[in-house]
Amino acid sequence: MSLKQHSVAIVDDHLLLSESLEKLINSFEGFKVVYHASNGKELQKKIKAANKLPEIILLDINMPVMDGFETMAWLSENHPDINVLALSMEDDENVILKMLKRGAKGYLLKDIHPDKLQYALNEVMERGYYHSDKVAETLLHSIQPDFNKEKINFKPNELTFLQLACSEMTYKEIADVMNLSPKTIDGYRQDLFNRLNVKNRVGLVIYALKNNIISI
Amino acid sequence: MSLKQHSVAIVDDHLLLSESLEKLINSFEGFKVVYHASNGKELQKKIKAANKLPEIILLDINMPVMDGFETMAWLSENHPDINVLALSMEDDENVILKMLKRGAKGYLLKDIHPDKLQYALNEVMERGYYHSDKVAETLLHSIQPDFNKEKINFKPNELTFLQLACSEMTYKEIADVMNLSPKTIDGYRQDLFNRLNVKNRVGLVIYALKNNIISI
DNA sequence: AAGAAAAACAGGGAAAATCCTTAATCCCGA
DNA sequence: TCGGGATTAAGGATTTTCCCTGTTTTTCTT
Repeated sequence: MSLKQHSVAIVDDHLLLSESLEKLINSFEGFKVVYHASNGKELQKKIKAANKLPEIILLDINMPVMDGFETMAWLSENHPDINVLALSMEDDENVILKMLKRGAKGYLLKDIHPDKLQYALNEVMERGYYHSDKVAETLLHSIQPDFNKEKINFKPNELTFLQLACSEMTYKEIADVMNLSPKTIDGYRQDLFNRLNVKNRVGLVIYALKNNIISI
Repeated sequence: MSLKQHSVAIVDDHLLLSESLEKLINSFEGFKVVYHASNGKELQKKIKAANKLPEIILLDINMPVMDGFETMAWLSENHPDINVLALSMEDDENVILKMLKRGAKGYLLKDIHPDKLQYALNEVMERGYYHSDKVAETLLHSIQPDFNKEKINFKPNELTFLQLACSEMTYKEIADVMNLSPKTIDGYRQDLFNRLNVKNRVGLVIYALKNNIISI
């Protein structure tokens, strides 16, 4: 019987890892490495030269010339259907998020057990993504505000104003809604600009978002 | 031998479920239901009355008086150390995200297998969170832009302008940075207001965030 | 190279936002 | 009841934003 072979490309500048990964993956049932590249630029060339796209790309992050972030962004823009698994030495949450935001379907640490790699490859083909525990945790952190950090204490009216200022209402409209004089609203505004150290309303919006006072 | 018993509170307005959940949880090794509430308000009262906080709360979402979202927000604000597992009939991604953003440590569907519940309780005590596959997927979706959806096509300059407009710069400053006349910038601005159907700069920022043109 | 289309620029004016200073008004505790 | 802090608000000046319309310049097409 002949199983469908999923094509895999490896993008990594470490030849040793790259070669051994190929052997390993070829030993997995259902997967076949079709080509390598040592950085993003080279991958672009190979993709353009080949007439078939790989189904999966294992993408290293730290590479010369064109690194994993750039490469990931390019792939999302031009070949969003390829399932990319990011491959890295470090488990830095920001790095993980950066890759996922650019469209990576999963994130693998280079020191994982071979079985985990096989599992990840299968998962990404079946479900479209692979989540290690570390990735799951990172994602949760990324959306959960830090409830223990002390927040600036807003007076109720001030808070209401801040929230309304993050809409497309004019200050006059806000004053109407809050049943206050436009001049009072102007007072809140000045106060907040000073306290939050922002220059204009855009600054307010950004602040409110960063501090989970509003969410979109 | 006496294992440490983790205290669990159940907040649900369906008596039948609530009661049977208690029996189930008490049958798990290491967990003990300490009290019930049929909505958030009642929970608040019980928490204030009791001298000990539960370690875990199973929190229903659809409840009268004070629903799960409000309750979750209150808990995060006042008792951030309690591990809350949200409990719901529906697996709507927005609902899941809403609860997680408010600080829930996990999300359970009401029709899960009892073993899963036990697993979730253990996970939340050991790791601080519990991730079902659905939750993991939801989280990934929440940070990954949809690369397949067609985006409004921005001209390079227009895109640059949009990004800069999301900072605290004035239009004049943006014009300087982009080496264009303020009047040209004003043209971009008008154009975008019309095309994106927004009323002011706050609208631009919100749009840019929603469409992953900028991220904070 | 002429015409069409796109991009850059401009004038003028109304509305809104921004900035600064000062002042009633209310509420609470000594 | 007095004083002080917080809240609300005023006047007034300046800048920025917003909107409509039209012109020049550049770029592309054929």
